[in-house]
Amino acid sequence: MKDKLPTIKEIARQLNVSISTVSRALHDHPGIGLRTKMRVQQLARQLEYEPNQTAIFFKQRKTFTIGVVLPNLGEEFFSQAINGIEEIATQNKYSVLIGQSKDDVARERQIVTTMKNNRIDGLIVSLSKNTTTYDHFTALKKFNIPVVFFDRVPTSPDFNKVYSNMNSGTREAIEFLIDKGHRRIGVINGPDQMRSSRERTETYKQVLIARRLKIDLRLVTSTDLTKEGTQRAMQHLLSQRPKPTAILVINDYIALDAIQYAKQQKLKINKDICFVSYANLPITHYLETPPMASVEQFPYKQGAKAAEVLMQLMANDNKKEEPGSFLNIVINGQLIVHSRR
Amino acid sequence: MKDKLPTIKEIARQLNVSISTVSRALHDHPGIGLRTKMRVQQLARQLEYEPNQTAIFFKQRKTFTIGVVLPNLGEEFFSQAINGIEEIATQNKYSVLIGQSKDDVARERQIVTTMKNNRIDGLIVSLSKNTTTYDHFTALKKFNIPVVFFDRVPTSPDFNKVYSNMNSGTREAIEFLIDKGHRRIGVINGPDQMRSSRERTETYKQVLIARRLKIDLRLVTSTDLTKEGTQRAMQHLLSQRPKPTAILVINDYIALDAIQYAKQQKLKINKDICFVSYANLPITHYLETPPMASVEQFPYKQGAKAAEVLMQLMANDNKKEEPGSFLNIVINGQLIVHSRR
DNA sequence: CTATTTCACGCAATCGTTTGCATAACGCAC
DNA sequence: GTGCGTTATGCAAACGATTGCGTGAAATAG
Repeated sequence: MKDKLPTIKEIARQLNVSISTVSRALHDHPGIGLRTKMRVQQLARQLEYEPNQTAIFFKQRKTFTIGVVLPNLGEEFFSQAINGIEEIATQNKYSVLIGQSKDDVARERQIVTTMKNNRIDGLIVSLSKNTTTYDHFTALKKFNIPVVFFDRVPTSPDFNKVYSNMNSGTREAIEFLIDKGHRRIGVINGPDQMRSSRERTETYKQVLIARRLKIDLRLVTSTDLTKEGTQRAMQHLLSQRPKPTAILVINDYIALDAIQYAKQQKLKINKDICFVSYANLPITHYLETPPMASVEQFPYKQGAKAAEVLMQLMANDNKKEEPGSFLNIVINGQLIVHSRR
Repeated sequence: MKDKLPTIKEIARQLNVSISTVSRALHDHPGIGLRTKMRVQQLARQLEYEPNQTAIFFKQRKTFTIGVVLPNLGEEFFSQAINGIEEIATQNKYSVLIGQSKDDVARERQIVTTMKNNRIDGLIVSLSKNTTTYDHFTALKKFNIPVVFFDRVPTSPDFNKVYSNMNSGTREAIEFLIDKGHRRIGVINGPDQMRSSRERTETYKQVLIARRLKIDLRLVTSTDLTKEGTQRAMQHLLSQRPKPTAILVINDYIALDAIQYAKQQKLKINKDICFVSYANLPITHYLETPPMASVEQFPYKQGAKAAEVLMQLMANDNKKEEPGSFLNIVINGQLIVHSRR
């Protein structure tokens, strides 16, 4: 019922040997006699001795802990990602410290500082929506704390990144629709500042050009991600003549709003109008009228991959990494078709 | 470009004062002259000195870190819970270390041990499905590391717990159905060992007795939570005569499977048969045929509350807590009606 | 001018563990 | 009995910060 965990010192006292002997005995050091080794190990078991990691961390300047900073655990994408991160970290005997930025830059900075002071060995980050400066991360690099970004990554090339390339998925999606006979394909993007929105538009144009279809930019619109914004976007698209027969939507949630609106307008889903979106949420299996297909972004895999990369970087900490060599890992999105009709 | 963070010692060296003076100056200790204090603080800022928490933790035997062990971050319920936990922890300047047991007891024990060795100040746990012994947790109590369980809590009364009481929600749900005119109400429980299953059955009986309705225990069945198990459960219920007109289902996901099955049997949802379930997933808003109502369990709130309780317990660590006094906090589930038809 | 208080700072121990180096005890050969 | 190589163990420093106690110098009182 004592409130102190047993220490190496306590074992030493009880056996009347020195601290260093105990330490070595527990590490199976060759220079320790068999008898002593046995006695130490037995008493250690008996006292349920466990080394005090905080002391070891402190001494070794290594905590076997990685930090993860992401916007919001409440979002399926991020909780799946951290699921993957935790899995890999555990396999490598690392612990995981988490922080949510809640898309607030000040909070993000605060978390990073705290984690730095806690001497994490490495950091995985998905940026807050509003982060535009990266000095709080470059500060870490100076102290050999490697950083890997995933999903929401900085634009600058001077960082390690893992992210999904939606281009191939977008390409697949549009070609899928064209192959189904669609000629007027609408797009609902997210806010303009999102890189993914610009890329989507770009790929859209490329594919249409490659397939020698007419590009009508009135069919490319955006939503602020609110339900109302999505309704306005749909209203805009459906007022075009001729109407689009298919719409590519930024993600499944927004697609559901869009589908709801279309239904209210008495359109038959997958007949009058088709939807393809991104994320591939598990719930789509339960929907009567799911998007026809969606582009899976593999959040678990992205998280796991980011963690693997970080493990590598941490292992290489001794070798001076050549400056200017940053990993850039792209996970291709993949079109998952839900409904062939 | 040096790879060592500045230390108090470095500041002392540069200013030619002692380490203790620097420490005190940084803490605004009264015994330090104004001049010295200013010089120290200025140099500290200039070097971007930040205290090495691992050293402080080690010395103070306090890490300002709490551990969270739960089955699976991939599940919405748990990711929302940890969202709440992280929020409260951050407010109190605590960091959060997470571990997923993946419903594996051995893994759970391993995580708890690691966290203990990392000298967490407190622990929040939602038990793995198969945990039946609690010695890995009682071990923590001996060392004054308080533990709070949430949602999946031990049966023993000797622990602090936060969990949702589904009884009132269940009562509301059944009364809601009775008020709608239903007289034959089925139940699909989870596996028998789940406490919630037994409680649900109990409340079911109580309400029916109170309302003077006949109890037919053939209408109470269970699923192993697989889709097939749920189909068997539905098959069983629908083969009863007279058929139930409403079914209470253990959670929304299972309800969706059940609804799918009912549709396949050409039953009209909310007409031939109604469903009420638990969890209140956001997706139900998008379903054409959602459960008629579901009992919200407030995972964010449960997590936040568990964290608050833990903070209190950690603050009380000095005062000997009277043995045998354990907190038992119940968060009442609440019926959310989706469809009034 | 001396005695006493106050001020400003330094010394050293401490937390638990690791690890290079020193050293005692022993055996063995000569 | 002396010398030397093993073998088994201990000593002490180090990691970074905190803190009780001691002390020199300056300031004040007498």
